[in-house]
Order: sequence, then structure tokens, then C-alpha cells
Amino acid sequence: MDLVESSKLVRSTTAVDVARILRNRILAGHYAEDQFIRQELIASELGVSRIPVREALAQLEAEGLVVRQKYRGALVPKLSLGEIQEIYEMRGMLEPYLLEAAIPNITREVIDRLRSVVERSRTVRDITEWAGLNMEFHRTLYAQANKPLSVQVLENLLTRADRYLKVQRFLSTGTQEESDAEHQRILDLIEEGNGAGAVDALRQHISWNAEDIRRTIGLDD
Amino acid sequence: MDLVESSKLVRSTTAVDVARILRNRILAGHYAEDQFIRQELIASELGVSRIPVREALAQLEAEGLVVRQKYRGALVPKLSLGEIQEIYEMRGMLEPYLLEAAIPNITREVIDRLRSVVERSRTVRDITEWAGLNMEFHRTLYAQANKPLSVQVLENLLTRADRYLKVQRFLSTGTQEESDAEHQRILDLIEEGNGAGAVDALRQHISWNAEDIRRTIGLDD
DNA sequence: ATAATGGATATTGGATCCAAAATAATTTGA
DNA sequence: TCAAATTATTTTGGATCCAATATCCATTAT
Repeated sequence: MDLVESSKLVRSTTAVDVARILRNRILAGHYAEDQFIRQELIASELGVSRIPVREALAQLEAEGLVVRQKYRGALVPKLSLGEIQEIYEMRGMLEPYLLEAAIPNITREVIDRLRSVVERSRTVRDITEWAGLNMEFHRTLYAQANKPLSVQVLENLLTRADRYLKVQRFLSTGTQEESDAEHQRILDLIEEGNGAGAVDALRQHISWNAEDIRRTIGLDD
Repeated sequence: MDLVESSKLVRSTTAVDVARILRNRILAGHYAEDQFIRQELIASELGVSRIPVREALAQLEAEGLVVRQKYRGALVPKLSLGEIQEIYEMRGMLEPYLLEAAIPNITREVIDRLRSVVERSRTVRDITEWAGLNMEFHRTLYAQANKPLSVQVLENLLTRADRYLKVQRFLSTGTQEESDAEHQRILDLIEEGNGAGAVDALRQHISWNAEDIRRTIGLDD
């Protein structure tokens, strides 16, 4: 058995591709909250049939990015203050838990990678790109925790939160730099062996973000 | 406009029905862990086409009850000690959080309903039925928290945990009674206004369950 | 005898077609 | 003129059909 052969990459299914595209569009604010996402339109835009589109919408529904009504269609649910509050409360539990589990496994090399992400993050001005780097930071950090299910749950929460982040950035500026600085500080604390301090800093970081969102966004409910 | 007309219940889609049936089967241990779930077989068994079956499998994949490989099919993933440990660690964070939020909203009437669930739970001997009542207890309790997203996340974890619960019950007996007694104790504490005590008891309850599973099940990884 | 190769079979993924339901347009009645 | 009812159109959900890929089996070569 050949190594190259056994490690050949399997192309993803088109339903997954469609889901990724729609996910990006939704997070970019492409679809209004009260507007149905028409299957036929997506299908013709992407040059596929409606079948993979439907499966993609089903997947996105499971992620909470759309809701579907029988014989009516799928649409992006309204942002709600209650939901984002819950998201931040859960982040406040999950992320410290993951960081604590990750710290013993964080090597010099991981630290360097994280620093490079923060560096790149500083230079970036585009909000979407910044969100991507933000995601990469958390992803590489928590990957060290060896808790794939928890990471999966967290990533779903972060994806949902991205919609709110988008709205927030339009209103409040300068938070980006603060966030990068806080990441930097967490890295510093980890590096100097102060794990508990890093976890505390993270808790603060999340708490501030939550506060920031609450202050910035005015939402019904 | 007629009230009866406006409150008419909308039949769910067949894909959702198929998903529910398959979910129950999986939790009942109907499918071996290494055996592919054939779409055509399910379709003919249920008298539908493969389309809703495929959508159901997509949904179950999102819930973590099956994994799918392109052009190979869907199968129930192996139980792993790591996963069940994560589930219990997350339950240990989420459930106290939800109970705390619920307590101020728990009325006399809710207490009564919960007591009736525990009563029924005592009489039941069938493991599947007991699991259902267990689920109902948690569901009605946490519904008072007004945190739908967190409840959704928790319910997915409980569903996943059900698979392990099944295995556990075959091996250890008597845990059922203990669990009911613990539920009773939590209710008592809530009723006498000792909210913090109830939350602590719940934490203990989950911790014991986790310990029980760890002790009882021998799993690779 | 065993491993490799080529083809038959089974199974999934995607496209097209049809049915059911919702929404929009039109007609009709007062 | 306006509202209710009726018809037409749109859109989704499901079934059938076709293509792509994996698995199984036989044949062949060493």
C-alpha cells in the first residue's frame, strides 16, 4: 500500500460546497433577515440542481444559520439580544474550560504560530478577513485541548456570533485593536507559565466582548 | 378567521419523520457501529424514496449520531470514552447554569409536573421508557430558564449521551433508582427555597453519573 | 498459491420530473 | 370601489432516473 495513495484527498460533496458558500454569504450579511432564500436562484447561480442546495439548507438549519418552514422556504433568523447573550454566556464557560485543557499541550511551535496570527491580524483592515484570523487564533489554540466535541460545539457558537460581530463592527471601531492586544496578553501569560492568569484573562476578554456587544447593538427582545 | 383554523397543526416533513425514526433506532442500538445504514433499505422499509432518507441522514450527521463518507454511506460512529467524558464535562457546566436561570421562574405548577414525572419514572422498568422520562424531567425543568439556544445545545449532548446510557444500563443496575432519588432531592431543595443547594446537588448528580459511566464502561480511547 | 488487474455489481450523489402547498393575480359580487 | 372568492403562478417536497464511485469477484500473471 502506497502512502501517497492512502492519503489522497477526497473531494467534498457539492452539498457541502454549497453550504460553505451560503454560510459565507449569510455571515457577510448578503441575505436580509426577512427574505426567503430561493432554492432555484441559488441552484442556477452555482450551476447545480436544487437537490444539493436543499441538503445545504438542511445543514445550515442544523447550524442555526437559517430556519425552514414547510412549503415556504428558508430564511436567516432575526438577530436577538437573548441569543447573543446566551452565546457569550456559553463561550464564557466553554473557552476557559478548553484553554485550561490546552495549556499543558501548548508547545513553543504553537505559540509561534499563534503570535504570527495575531501579527497578521494587526495589519488587516477588512472586517471579514479579520474575523477569519480571529477564528484561526481560537481554532489553533483550542485544537491543543484534545476535546474535539467541545471544540465543535464552540465553533458553532462562534459562527453564530459572527453575524452579530458583523453588525457590531459597523458601529463600534477600535475594538479590533483591543481584541488583538488581549490575545497578545493571553499568549504572554501562557508563555511565562502563568496558566491560571491566562484563563482569567480569557474570561475577561470574553466578558468585555459581551459587554461591548450589549452596549453597541440595540435589538428587540 | 377561525381560531381552530389558525391553530391547525402543520404536519412535519417526511424527512423529519424519517430522522426521528432513525434516531430512535440508533439510540435503541439497532445499528451496529461498523455497519453502513443503506438508504434503499430504509426507504423501502418506510415506504418512501431515498431523498427524504438522505436528508434525514444529513440531519443526523449534524447531530453527531452518524458520520457519512462520500459514495460509501452513513454509519453510527464508535462510542469513545473521550466523547462521553466531554459530554459530561459540558453537562457539568451547562446544566447548573440552566438550573440557576430556571429557579426564579419555577412555579408550584411546574414542581407538581416534575414530581409526577419522577413518580412515573419510579414505576417504569423499561430502559428506553425510563430514558424518555429522564429526558422529560430535564426538558421541563430547563424550559423555565428562558435560554432556548443553551437548551438546544444541551439536548444534543443528552441525545448523544443516551447511546452510552444504553450500554451502561445493561451492565450496572440500581443506578436508575439512585438517579430518581437525586431528582427528588433536587426538587425538594428547590421547593424549600434553597436554590444554591439544588444547583450543588445537580452538580453532584452529574458528577456521579459521569463517574458511574467511567467505572462501568470499558472503551478504547 | 497469491497478488495484481480488469470488469460486474451495488450504492451513493445529483439531475430531472411530478405533486402539494403557498402566494400572487384576477374575477366577481355587493 | 373594495372585499371575498377563485384561478394562475411560483416554490417547495418527494419520486424517479442517470452518473460517479466504491466494492466484490473472477481472471491472469508471476
